[in-house]
Amino acid sequence: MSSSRQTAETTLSDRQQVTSPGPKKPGDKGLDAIYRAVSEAIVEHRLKPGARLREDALADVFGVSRTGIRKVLHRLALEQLVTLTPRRGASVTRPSVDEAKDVFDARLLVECALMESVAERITEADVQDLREMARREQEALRKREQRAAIKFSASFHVRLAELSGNNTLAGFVSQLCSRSSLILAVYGHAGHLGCECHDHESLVELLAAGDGKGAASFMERHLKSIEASLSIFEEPEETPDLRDIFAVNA
Amino acid sequence: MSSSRQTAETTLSDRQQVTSPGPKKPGDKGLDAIYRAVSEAIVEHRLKPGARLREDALADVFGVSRTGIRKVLHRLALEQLVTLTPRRGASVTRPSVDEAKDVFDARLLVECALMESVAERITEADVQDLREMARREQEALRKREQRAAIKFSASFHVRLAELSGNNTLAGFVSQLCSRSSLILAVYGHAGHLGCECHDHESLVELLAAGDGKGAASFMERHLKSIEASLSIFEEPEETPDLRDIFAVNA
DNA sequence: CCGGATCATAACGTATACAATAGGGAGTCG
DNA sequence: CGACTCCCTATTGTATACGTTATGATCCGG
Repeated sequence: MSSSRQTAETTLSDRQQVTSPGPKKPGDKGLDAIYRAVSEAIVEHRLKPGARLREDALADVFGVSRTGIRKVLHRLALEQLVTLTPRRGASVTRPSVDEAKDVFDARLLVECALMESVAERITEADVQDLREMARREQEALRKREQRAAIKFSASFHVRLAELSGNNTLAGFVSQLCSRSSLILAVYGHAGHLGCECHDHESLVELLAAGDGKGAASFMERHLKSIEASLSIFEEPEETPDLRDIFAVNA
Repeated sequence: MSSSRQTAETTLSDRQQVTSPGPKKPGDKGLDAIYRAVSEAIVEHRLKPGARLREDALADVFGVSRTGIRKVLHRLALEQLVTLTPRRGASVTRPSVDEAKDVFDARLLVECALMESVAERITEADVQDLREMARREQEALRKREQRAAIKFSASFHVRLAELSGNNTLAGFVSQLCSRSSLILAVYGHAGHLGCECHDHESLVELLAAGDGKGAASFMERHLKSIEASLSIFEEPEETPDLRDIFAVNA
């Protein structure tokens, strides 16, 4: 019973520091910090899909009671990052093939359509900011720091969506990017990250030039190439769970 | 001070029956029923924007403790249906002008794009189902039962999105429709409901004929006409809150 | 008579305690 | 020797209790 659980525990206890472990309880701000910590850990693949998230363990790690942990867990469940099984507890969501397809279709639809608005509204400061984010992502990739690279990549896409001015759609994109990270964790190749080439840098230049249509088509190719790089074999009726169980840390 | 609050209390206690008040607690299924009840009440405008949702009152009404109510309230807050002020409690969200614009832009983008998929995948049974929903909406409108009409209208749009086969985007549309109901409650005219004409029925026939592009453009006109019917005066820097406070039940 | 400060109350935020349930292990029977 | 059953434990679901804080009223001073 220790093998599968150990994975989650080890990954979790690997970084058991909370932002403010002080005795003060200013409000529910601390809960939001815990939410960000867990969410980031999931996006960075430090918590892999299928990892169990026991309330007691999380409460102990973050120094709060189960009450706050439950709130965070339910919020993550609403965003489809964790799956809540009625009496079994929470675990990091393992996206199905259909879910993966839905998420990428949604990203294709929303993110491409947003490019035109972004191209119209983008400022020079935004361009500088995006260039910096793309640069840091490339630097992380060069250093083989895949965790940081994944986080920067997701942040880039979210930042881009925020520049559209539509906060509602930006929120959707944020969720979709987080779920995409889960999908990459399950169906992506080990050494092959999603955005390897200099796609993001090229995208920034297109937007800086005000070429909204060009950015949209580029984003379409970009997302499709990521989706195409996934190892999605249509085998829903076989025994996919067993394959994962026998190769837990693959 | 009592005028604005009284509205919420009265509307709430107007219907204090829960789906299953039995002594049995099978799981968190009861919580989901409470969530649906509150969500439906908000969508049907029985809980108007700005109405305060006190935890104790809700707990008393539904016969559960504050714990479950808190979960429901936080879930509704995640969907932007209620607003949680740190130490002030929960209240039905009063969408701002910018939020309204974002929501309708998002609907325009997503729902129109979904029409093509729907036209390809729709079956005869789906057509019959949609026709029935549109018919019931028209019947409710004819009887001047605006609450039921609003609910049926939102259900129609959600059902349509579900037929696209993309559950992720369908979930987004569901959220957007709920928020649209809030927007209509704030910025819509009293007697003028959103989908008055036989737009939905026409839409069904276009989809039944497999005309995805036609349905998309029709949906575009449909949503734009709803948005155009709103009384959105661009006065963000004025004192919009005061105007609403002085005309609570307008 | 008006403005400000203090205090009381009411509501939320958090923690703790109790109860229910599902899963696993050991024991036993066929 | 294998499979089934029963019990035990671990973990979540729910409720209650306590602390904190913001709001509103009252009282005092100017």
